[in-house]
Amino acid sequence: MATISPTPQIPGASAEAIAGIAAFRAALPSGAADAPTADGLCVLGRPKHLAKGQTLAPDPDNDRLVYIAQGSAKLIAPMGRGAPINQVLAFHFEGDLVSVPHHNVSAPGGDFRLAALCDCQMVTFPADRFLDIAQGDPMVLRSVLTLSLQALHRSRIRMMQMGHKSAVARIADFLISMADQLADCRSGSCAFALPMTRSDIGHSLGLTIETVSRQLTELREAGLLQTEGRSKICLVDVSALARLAGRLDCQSRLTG
Amino acid sequence: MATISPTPQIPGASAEAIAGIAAFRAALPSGAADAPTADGLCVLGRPKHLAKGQTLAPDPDNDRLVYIAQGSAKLIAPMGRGAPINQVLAFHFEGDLVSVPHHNVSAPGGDFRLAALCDCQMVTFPADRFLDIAQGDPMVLRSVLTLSLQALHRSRIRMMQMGHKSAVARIADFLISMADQLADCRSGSCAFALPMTRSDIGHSLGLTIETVSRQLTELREAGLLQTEGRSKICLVDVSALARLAGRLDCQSRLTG
DNA sequence: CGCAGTCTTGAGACAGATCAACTCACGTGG
DNA sequence: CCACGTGAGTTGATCTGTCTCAAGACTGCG
Repeated sequence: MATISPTPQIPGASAEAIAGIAAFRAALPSGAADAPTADGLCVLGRPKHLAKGQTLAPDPDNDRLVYIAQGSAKLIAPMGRGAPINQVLAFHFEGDLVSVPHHNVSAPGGDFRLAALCDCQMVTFPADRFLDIAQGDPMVLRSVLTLSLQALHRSRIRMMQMGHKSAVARIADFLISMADQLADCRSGSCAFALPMTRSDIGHSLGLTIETVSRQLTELREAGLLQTEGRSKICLVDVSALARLAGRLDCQSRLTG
Repeated sequence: MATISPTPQIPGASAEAIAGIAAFRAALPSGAADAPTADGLCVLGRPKHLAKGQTLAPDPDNDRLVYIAQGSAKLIAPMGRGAPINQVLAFHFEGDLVSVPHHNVSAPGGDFRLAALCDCQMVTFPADRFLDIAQGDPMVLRSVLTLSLQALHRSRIRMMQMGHKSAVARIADFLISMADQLADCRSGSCAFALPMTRSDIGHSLGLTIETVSRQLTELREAGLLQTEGRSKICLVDVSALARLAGRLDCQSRLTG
C-alpha cells in the first residue's frame, strides 16, 4: 500500500470520494458530527471506488473497517484448494460499516475480501487507528460497538438458519431479509432488484445454484413471488414467506 | 430488575461471588484495573452461580453482557414449536464475555439463553448500563469492542463451516477448536474432557446425535482419536484433523 | 444391582448435490 | 434495429450423505 500525501487531491474520483466521506460523516452519531474526532476519522478514511465485480485489495497487515457510502457488496472467503470457491459470508448495503479482518495466510479461512456487487463507493479505515481516534469520543466508539454487536447478532441468527433449515426455508429467509434491507419491507408485498447472482445466493446459504433456482421456481409456482428478468423480484406475501422460513419442517428432527 | 443496595452482602454464595467479581476485575485491561470505571462495573455486575444444566433466567427488558468467571456454558436458542429444540449457537468458557440479547418474543429466534454445561460462576451486566459506565474509560470500551469483533469473526468462520462442510469436516473442526480452547493445543496430540453432550455437539453443528456418534467412531477407527467414557477424548494428530476440517471434499462442489 | 439416560450401531428414506443439456437475458457489434 | 455470442439461469435424471426410525449396549448414579 503506497502512502498518500494528505493533499486535497484525494485518490479516487474526486467528486465521488468527497461524497463518500460526507456520507460517512453524516452517519456518525449526531453529537459527534462536527467534533474533532469526526474530523480525525474523515482524514483517516481512504475513499475507494469499486466497479461491479471488483474486489477490495486485501491488506496483509491491518484489520480494516469499511464504510459503504453507496452501492452493495459481499464479504467473501475464498476457500478453494482446487477450484476458486467463494463462500459468501454476508451481504452489505449502503450505510453499513463492515469489519474486514486482515489477510492471514496461515489461518484456515483467514482470507476475507469485500467484493462489489455493483459500482460502489466505500471509505476504508485501518481498524486500529480508527479505534485510536474513536477513543477520543465515547459516543462514536460506542456506536461502533453497537453496530458490531448487531452484526454478531445477525451472524448468529444466520448461523442458526444455516445449521438446521431446509432449502426452501433458507431461500424464504434470504428473501425476507433482502426485502427488509433493500425495500424496507417487513410484511405485505414488495418489489425490488436483487443485486447478487444466483451463485452468490447459493454460496451465502450453502446451496448450489441449481437448488436456488429450483426453490425460486417452486415459490413462483406457489404464487408467493414473481420474477422478471434476472434480478427483478416481487414478493407477493412477505408474512407467508416468513412462516415458511420460520418453521423447520423437513429433514430437521434434531430432537434431543 | 430490583435495585440492590451496594452493601458487602452481594447476592449469591458470597465466597464464590466475590471470586467471580475479582476474576472479572482482573480481566479488565491492566491500566483500568483500579480506576473508578472498574469500580463502577464491579458494583454493577451481579454474580450468579449456575449448577450444571441450569439456565440463566432470561431478561425480557435488557440486553446483557455475561462474564464467565468459572466453568463452561452454551448459548442456546430454543426453536421448537412442537418439540423443544435447542439450537446451540456457541460454547463459551472461562474468561469469555458473552453478549446475550434480551428475550424478544416477537422476533423469530429472538430468544437466546445461556445454559451451564457444568457448575459455573458468572457475572451478569445489563449491556446498556455496562456501556454507560465503560464509556468513562475508552480502554475498557475498546477492549469490549475488540472482544465483540473477535466473536463476530469466530461466528463468521463458524458460519462458513456450517454452510458447506461435510459431517466429518464439521466434527474435525469442532474437535480442533475445542483442543484450542480447552487444552490450548494447536498441533500434535492432546487429551481433554468434552463438557458437552453429543446432543449439544450435534445441535451446534447442525447434525443429529447419530451422525456425530458415527463420525467419531470413524475417526477413532481411522486412528485419529481415542475416547474413554462419555467425555474424555484424546486427539492423536490435531494437524491431520485440521486437514480434514479444511477441505470440503464430499457433496460440496458449489463451484461458480 | 438395577434403572435412566446417553451413546452406538444398523437399515431404509429422502433432500439436496452432481452431471448434463438446454433456454434465456443482456451486452456487443454489425 | 436486429443478429449474435457469452454467461446466467432453468430443468431433468441420477447419485449420495445425512436424517430418520428402530434396536441394542454402555455409563454412571442411586
